Amino acid sequence: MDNYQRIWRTVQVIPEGRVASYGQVADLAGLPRRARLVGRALGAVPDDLVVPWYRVLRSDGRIAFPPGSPQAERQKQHLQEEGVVVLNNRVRLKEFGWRPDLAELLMRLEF
DNA sequence: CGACTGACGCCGA
DNA sequence: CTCGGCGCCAGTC
Repeated sequence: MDNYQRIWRTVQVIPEGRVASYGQVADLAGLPRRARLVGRALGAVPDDLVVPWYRVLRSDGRIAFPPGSPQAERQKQHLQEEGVVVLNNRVRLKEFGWRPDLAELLMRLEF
């Protein structure tokens, strides 16, 4: 299977109302040290595929796009729509960070 | 083929 | 907390 597909499918496992970092997604997708690839993959999601790209943030909880940019605003809106609090272009990972359960990963990450 | 470019991450100042 | 610098890696030119 293609790396992008592994990434997209991994992001689809992130629960509503929770967020994960690019590096975390890369690791879960079996692609350590490929955080940048995750960003690239999320920017190339096919129109017919539903992927909650907005649930992926930088490792410090900040939105990867420049504050105030159309993209950042769009991401913030999506997050807030599902209850994730965004302040100053950032989310508190201690509060909304996703800590995946091993059993759930094994069940839902069939590559 | 080498240079450049990021939806990244980590560390030190 | 913010920068700057550097390592990383796939894609592009």
